[in-house]
Amino acid sequence: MESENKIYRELKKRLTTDTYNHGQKLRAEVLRDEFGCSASTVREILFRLASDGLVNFQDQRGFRVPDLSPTKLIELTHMRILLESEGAVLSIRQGGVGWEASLTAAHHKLSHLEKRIHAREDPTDLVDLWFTSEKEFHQTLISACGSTTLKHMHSLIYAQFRQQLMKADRRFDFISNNIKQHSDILEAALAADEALTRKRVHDHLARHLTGQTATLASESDAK
Amino acid sequence: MESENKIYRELKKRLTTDTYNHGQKLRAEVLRDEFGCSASTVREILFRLASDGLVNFQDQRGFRVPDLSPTKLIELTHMRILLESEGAVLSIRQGGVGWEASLTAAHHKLSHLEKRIHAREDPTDLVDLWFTSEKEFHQTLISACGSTTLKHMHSLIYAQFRQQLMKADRRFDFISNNIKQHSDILEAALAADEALTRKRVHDHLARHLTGQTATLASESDAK
DNA sequence: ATTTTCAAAATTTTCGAGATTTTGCTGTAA
DNA sequence: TTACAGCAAAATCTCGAAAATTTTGAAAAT
Repeated sequence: MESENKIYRELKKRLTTDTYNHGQKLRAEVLRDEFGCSASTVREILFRLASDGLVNFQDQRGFRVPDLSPTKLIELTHMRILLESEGAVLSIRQGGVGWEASLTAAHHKLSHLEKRIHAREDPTDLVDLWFTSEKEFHQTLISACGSTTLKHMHSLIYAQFRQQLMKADRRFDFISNNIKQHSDILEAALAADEALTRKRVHDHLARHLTGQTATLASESDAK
Repeated sequence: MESENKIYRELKKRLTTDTYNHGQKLRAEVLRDEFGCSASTVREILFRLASDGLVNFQDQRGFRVPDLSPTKLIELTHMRILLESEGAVLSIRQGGVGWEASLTAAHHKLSHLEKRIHAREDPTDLVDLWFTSEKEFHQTLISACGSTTLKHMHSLIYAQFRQQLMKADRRFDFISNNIKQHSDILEAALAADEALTRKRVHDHLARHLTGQTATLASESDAK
C-alpha cells in the first residue's frame, strides 16, 4: 500500500502536468507493466483519481484523461476564487505572525524562482519547481483558515484547475504580470485588508477569464 | 458494474442515515456476504466512499465509519453556507421562471411532508422521505447556478454533513422552526433579493452552530 | 456504396487464493 | 501487578486468471 500511494502520487503528477493527452485512454494493463504491480491495484488507484476528478470513468469502458473543457476551466476558476478568498480572509483573521511569516517565505521562494525563469531562455527544468512553489503559495494563503474541509476542497479544485489549464495554455503562467499579482496578494494580506485581498485574489485568478460572462456572484460585490 | 453502483448507493444511504455506529469497522468480507459479490468489489466501493469522505481508510487497517466530530460538523456547515449562498444567488440571476417553479414545487413537497410529520406521533416511516425532500429542496435552490462543479462539491459536502448531523442529533431537523426557515428562503429567493437570500440561507444552516465561534468570513458581511 | 450481421479479438470486470501485516492471546520475567 | 515477548488467529493486501462485456473487422445483404 505504501507503493500504492507512490503510484497514486506519480499518476496524479502526470495528470496535472503535461504527460498525457486529453481523451487518452488509461489502460490498467499498460500501467501495470509500467509500475510493476497488478491491474487490480492500478484499477483502485484510477478509481481514486476519478473521485478526485482527474480521470473520467465510464462503466465497461474504462478510464480516460478528461477532455479539454473551457466551461470546466471557468467553473474551476470560480470555485478557486470562492474558496481562496474565503480562506485568505479567515487566515488574515486567525493566522497571526506565524502565518504571515510562512506566507512571506512562500512568496519569496516563488518570486525568486520566477525571476530565474524570466532570465533564462529555456526554463523547462525549472517548471516543475515553479508548479510546486505556485501551489504552495496559494495553499499557504489559506493555510490558517482553520478548516481542514475547506483546504481539502481547495486542493481538489486546484489539481483539476491545473490539469485543465495545462492543456489549455502551454505557455504557462509565469509570463506577463504574474509576479506582480502574487506580490499584490501578499501585500494586501500582510496589511490585513480583507476587501483588498479578496479583490486581488479575484483579479489574479480571473486573468484566464478574459471576455467571459461574469457568472460569479461575489464578483459584483468585489467592486 | 451496474450492481456495483447499486451497492455503492445502498452503502452511501446507510452511511448518511443511521444504520452504522461511528467508528464501526466496515469489513469487506462481511459486506461481500451480505451483497453477494467479491471482497475486491466491496473494496473498490469503499475506496470510492472514502474519497467522498463518508468512510475512513487506514493503510493495512481497513475501513471505518468516521467518528463523530463537532469540529467537522462546524466546518461542513460553513462550507454549506458558502456554497449554497453562492449557488442560490447565481440561480436567482440565471434561473428564470423554470427555476422558480421547481423551487416552489420542491418546497411544497417538503412543507407538506413536514406538516404530516408534526401531526403524527411516530414519524419513523416518513423520515426517509423527509431526508430525500430536504436534500432536494437545497439542491434545487442551487440547481440553476450554472456550475456543475459547484453542484458536485455541494453534494459531497451535503452527504458528509448529513452523516455527521445524524449521529450528533438523533432528534433530527423537522422540529422547531425548520418549516418557517425553508419558507423564508423560498420567499427571499422568489423576491430575487440576493442579500436576504444569503442571510436566510446562512441563518437556516447556522442553526446548529449555537454558541460556536463565528469563523466564517461571509458571516460578518451578512449583517 | 451503405447498412447489417456475426464471430474473433480486445478490454473490462469479477473472483478467490496466497502473501503480508495486524491483532489478540498466553506465558514469562521484572 | 505490570510489562514484554512470542505465537496463533484474523484481517488486509496483492495478484493473475476466468468470466462477462464491448469493440473490431470482414463478409453478406440491401
